[in-house]
This record gives sequence, structure tokens and C-alpha cells, in this order.
Amino acid sequence: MARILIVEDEARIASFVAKGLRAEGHQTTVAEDGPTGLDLILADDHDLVVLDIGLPGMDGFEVLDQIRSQGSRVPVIVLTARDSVTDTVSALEGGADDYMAKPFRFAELLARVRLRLRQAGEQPAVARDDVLEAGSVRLDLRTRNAHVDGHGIELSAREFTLLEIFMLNPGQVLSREQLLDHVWGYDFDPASNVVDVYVGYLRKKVGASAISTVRGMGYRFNA
Amino acid sequence: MARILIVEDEARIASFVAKGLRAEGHQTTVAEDGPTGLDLILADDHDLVVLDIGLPGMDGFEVLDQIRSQGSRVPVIVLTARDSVTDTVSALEGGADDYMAKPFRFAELLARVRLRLRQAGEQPAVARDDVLEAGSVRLDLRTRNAHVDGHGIELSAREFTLLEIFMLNPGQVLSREQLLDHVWGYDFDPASNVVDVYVGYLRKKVGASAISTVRGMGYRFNA
DNA sequence: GGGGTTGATGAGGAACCTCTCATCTTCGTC
DNA sequence: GACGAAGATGAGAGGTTCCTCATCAACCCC
Repeated sequence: MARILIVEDEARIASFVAKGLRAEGHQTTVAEDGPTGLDLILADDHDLVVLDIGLPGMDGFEVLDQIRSQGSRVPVIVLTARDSVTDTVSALEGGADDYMAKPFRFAELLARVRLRLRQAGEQPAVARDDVLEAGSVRLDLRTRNAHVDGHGIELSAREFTLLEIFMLNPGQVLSREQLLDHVWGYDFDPASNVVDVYVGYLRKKVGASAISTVRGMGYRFNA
Repeated sequence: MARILIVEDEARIASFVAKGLRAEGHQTTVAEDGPTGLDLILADDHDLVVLDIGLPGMDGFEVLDQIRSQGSRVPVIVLTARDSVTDTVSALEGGADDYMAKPFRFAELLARVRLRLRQAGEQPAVARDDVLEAGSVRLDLRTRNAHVDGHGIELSAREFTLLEIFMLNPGQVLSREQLLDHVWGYDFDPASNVVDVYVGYLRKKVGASAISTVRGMGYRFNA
């Protein structure tokens, strides 16, 4: 769909982002340091850049500064350390379009990537659906209400996000790892069985048949 | 803006809804029983109907049935008792466009009223802003993230909703009663000081100057 | 059908959220 | 300045949420 450059030295995060974006149908390139990233950006081969601030050699500010001063208008989403106010403000003043504080959940990054791509493409703000429906389950993303068979159910924040991810990918098998990345974030203990537990909670609330287990693979939401 | 008919026998709820909708700039009429409501609807003088199911004399189902069988296509939002699954399903099958389970928060009803009016008007789904910004405060309604000076802050669900209401009405004085209706719902103890407490929490997080006290009146969010 | 692997689930601790209550502070008025 | 009213706030109860761990059940392969 879009060609996205990830400038990030931590392999774990780079791969977390790249993997997720590829699963969304985007083409990804990873640059592990500033100069490489800068070259690739200036080659003007990408639709969007995800840029880490804490890079070895040449930090993200410098990269940002250079590409803007050389006239590139490619959308840039900056990754900063959590609550590094200074970083964030500088980044936005320095020409970044948006930023994410680490650690972040992939679902959030994805939302911003979509927003920036949409804005860049000048597409008329796809009347994105604020309500997901599948079978008897209805999820209102704006009011955060959920209904099964037209009868309201209560979901906690975690349950809601998990169900949202499921309903955005109906019929697809989602691995525990994918779900953990999307709902819990990349820095969560991958050995935890918290996904299993929350799938259990959801099944109790939306009906056991809504989510089937694919042994050895993960879970699938049935439309 | 729109002419809205409220068919509801409980005065407390009728006035809660009417008051809120008038504050939004709509014209409201209240009918306290089914036959009156039916007459008014058939007079075709309203853009939208909020219809209670539990009415004396002629219940909401009957009203709905009659108006649909007589060809009216006015959008109808039905009010049902909480978790009365049967009611809800019957209502939707009977031609209602949406429903709210009692007790409800006004903010939610408003969201649905807007949606239905928009659909009825065939307006091209105003690219409604999913991000509220005022001064240094930024509130992303979709991802439920909040930022102050570009630095993420954590808000609980209640805090978020309260801040949302404030930011939707910047510069306006909002009474405790209004806030209670919007954020807590109409069946909440009006003598509670919970609004004061939560304003206190918000001030700690977004800065004390963001919300000023208007003595004897309520609170105002400053843009 | 036995054994190992994978998934489901109940129990429970820690943290958090929500609200009430009582007390303290601020404000306006006289 | 003294007083009463209005608002702010700390303490804390009660409930919920989130997660871990241990155990139990289902499944697969041979």
C-alpha cells in the first residue's frame, strides 16, 4: 500500500514495527542509523518515515532537520522516550508530523500512520466506520459501547481493545504474539498467558463461539 | 437546528433530555403519552423522535408500529429499560433506528441523535474531528490518549469523559448539574460533590489554570 | 490409549478507579 | 475583620481491573 521507512537502531522495536506494518500490507525498509536513514529519505522513495530520536551517530533531530532543510515534505512520525517532554516538543517544532512515546502499542502507531498517509494523500477522509459489526456483536469505537444481540455488555478497557483488534480482522487467525503487540505493547513479557486469559473473558461476554482457537496458531474471530 | 420530539412520561427524564437537546440548539417538544406522541409524529413536524417504550396508555411499540405502517420514515431512537433484550430487539425489528438502555448518560444520547440526524440529512458524514485541541491540551477521542504540552498523561475513564465535555464546550460555563448529566447520567445523586472532586483530579493532570471556577455557577474550560 | 503439548480457567494479589465524607480554604458580604 | 456560603482536598472504603500462577482439560501424535 505505502512504502514506509523505519529509522530505528533497536532491532526489537524495528522488527516489531516492520512486522506489523507489513501485515497491514505496507512495504517497509529499516535503517539502523541516522546517516543511512537520511540517505534513504532523501532518495525520496518513501511515503512515510517512522523515526527514532535516540539514534547512534546522528540523532533523530539532526535527521529531521536535514531532511526538512533540504525540502522533503515526507510525513514523519517520531518515536521518543516516554515523557521526554523536551524531545517531543523539539521534534514537533523541528518538523515532525506526529510522535509516539515509547513504549507504545502497535495499534496506536498504526492509527497515526493511517492518519498521516490519509492526510498526505489528500484523500477525502474516508468516512471511517466508528462502529464495527459482525454477527450479533456490535462495537462502537467512539462511545466505547459493546452490544451482543442488541443487548449492552460491559467491557473493561483491555477487553475492549482486544475485541476491537479481533473485529478489525474477522476470520483471520491472530497469533498470541500479534495480539500482545497490538493490545499490550512490544515490551510485554511474551511468555505471559494473559492473552489466553482475556480471550476467556471475552468469550464469556460475547459468546464462546465468537472466538475460535486455532491450535498452535492463535485465535480467530468469526464474523 | 433540528426539531426533536420526546415521547416520555417520566417528567424527570423528559426534562433531562429536552434540556440537554435545547442546550445543543435543537427545538424540542415533549409528549407525555403514546396517543399524543403519535399525533405529533404523524403531523410530520419533527426531524427526529426520542421514544420511550414504557408509556402509559399506548406503549412505544405500538406507536412505532403505527407510524411506520402509516409511512413515516422519521428517525426514531427508542429508550428501553436496561438490558431488556426483548424490548430492544423488538424495537429495532419494529422500525426503530437506534436505542438507548436506561439509565443513560446524556453525552451518549447526543452522539446518537447527531448520527441519526446526519444520516437523515444525507450529509456527507462531516469529517468529524477525532482530536480535540485547546491550548496545550490534546485529546484523541479514538485512541483515548491525552497530551499536555506534547507529553502524554494518563486519564481514567471518568476523567477522560469529563475533559471531553469540557473541551467540546471551551470557554463556556458548565454547571455541576450539566456535567453530572453528561458524564454521570441523570439518575445520579445531584447532591454529590463528585464533580468537584473530578475537576480537582483533572486540574492536577492538565494544569490548574485549564479549568476555572465560576463561583455559584460551575466550571469553565479555557482554550 | 499414553504421554506430552497446548489451551482453559479458578484463585488471588496488587494496583487502580470511583465515590463519599469530613475538614480545610477561599471568597464575598456586611 | 467576622461570618456564612461555596469550593478544594485528603483519607479511605469498596469495587473493579489486570495480571500471574497453578491446576485441570483437550488435543495430537504415535
